[in-house]
Amino acid sequence: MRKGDATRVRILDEATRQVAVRGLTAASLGDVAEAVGLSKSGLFKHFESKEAMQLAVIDRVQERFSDFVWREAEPLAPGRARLEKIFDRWLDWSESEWDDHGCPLMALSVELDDQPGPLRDALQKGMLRWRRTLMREFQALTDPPLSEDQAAAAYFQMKSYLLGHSEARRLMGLPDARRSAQAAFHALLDRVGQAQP
Amino acid sequence: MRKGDATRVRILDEATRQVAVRGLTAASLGDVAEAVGLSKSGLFKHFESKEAMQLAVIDRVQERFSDFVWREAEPLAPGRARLEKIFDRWLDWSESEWDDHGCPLMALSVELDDQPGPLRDALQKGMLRWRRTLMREFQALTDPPLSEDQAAAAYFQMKSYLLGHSEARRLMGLPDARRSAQAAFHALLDRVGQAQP
DNA sequence: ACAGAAAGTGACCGATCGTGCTCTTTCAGC
DNA sequence: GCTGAAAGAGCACGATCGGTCACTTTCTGT
Repeated sequence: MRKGDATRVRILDEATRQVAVRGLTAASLGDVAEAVGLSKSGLFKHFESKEAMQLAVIDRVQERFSDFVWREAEPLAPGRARLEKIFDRWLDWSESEWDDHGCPLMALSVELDDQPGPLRDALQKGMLRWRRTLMREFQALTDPPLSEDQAAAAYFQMKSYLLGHSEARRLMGLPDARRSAQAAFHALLDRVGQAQP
Repeated sequence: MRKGDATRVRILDEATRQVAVRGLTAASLGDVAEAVGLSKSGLFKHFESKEAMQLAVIDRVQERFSDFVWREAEPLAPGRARLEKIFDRWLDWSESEWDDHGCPLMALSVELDDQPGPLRDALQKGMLRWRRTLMREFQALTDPPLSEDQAAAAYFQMKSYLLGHSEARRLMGLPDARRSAQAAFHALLDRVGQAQP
């Protein structure tokens, strides 16, 4: 039962990479199986259907995201330095963690935002959870803490800059996308910090 | 030769709507043909291949975007009011112009950003052109005009808020996404205006 | 070491895809 | 109104997809 788990993870990570490139639907079971050195039918011993695999991919990539971004920033004390660390790690994740194929979560977001169902629900749930975490992080930035609305507004801008970074770098091919995003985010932190001194 | 052109446009607009929902690759010729009341082979009298149709879709949707957003703001004098109009129309376009299926250009951006070729090039070209236009718009906001870098930074944030708006509204289901985007954009205009009084 | 479960293979099915073919209908220019 | 081209229909093709089944190989717990 242990070898199966290792194979399962290999499948999921390879599937995630293909999802980042071609999309969740276009990533075919045959291609994923071949890439991990498996037959297509061998794949079905780990997932009873394609949708089951897609669901597992969504869970797995969110878990990896959390490991990559949050676990790195967690030891820092709440505050500006921790938020900067999170933002930087998020940029790293988006730029280089998936063989320069971009953040799979953003690809999933756009692909699933129009298709109700368990896949969309799973992704939305994780994203809302992550949003709550970051809102609390923003609230810990000032004394007295930011209101719910202020924290939501700060998160909205932070997430926007990350989406903008991805678009500017990947589609538009702008070389200073990362700098633009960092500059915008630092200015946001300044604004938030000044609002309640 | 005139009836053919009308059919061609009907095909493209229907194809665009399906692209916004399912994606460029997943939008099948058969479904598009059926929705327009055509046979699949009848479609091939207008486009020699699927890729040719996809290319035409990309051109057409950018043309429609320009009509919807720019033509409406053009009569206004360059300045803050015009930029606000552009932003509002862009939000309208993203929210309701495609039967609540979101902005097709954003779907295209994420789907094509990892697939080099003529489709990506066509999209990128239009997007870069639109970026130049908006950068000039920002520069006309102050006296003396903003530098190239400042205008690029302002455009980056504007585009980011629009991406953020789409994500917040469509995937996350946040009801006040539009308000968040507008608030962030107005604050951006304030900042730009204050920088050089 | 052995038995049973887990992991993996290969052949195959039905559906759907893009596309080419032949044929018919419809339209536009003289 | 006639004629040729444009517009469209119907069919069939090869490829690819997700999925099933019977079978073999490999591993794991006792």
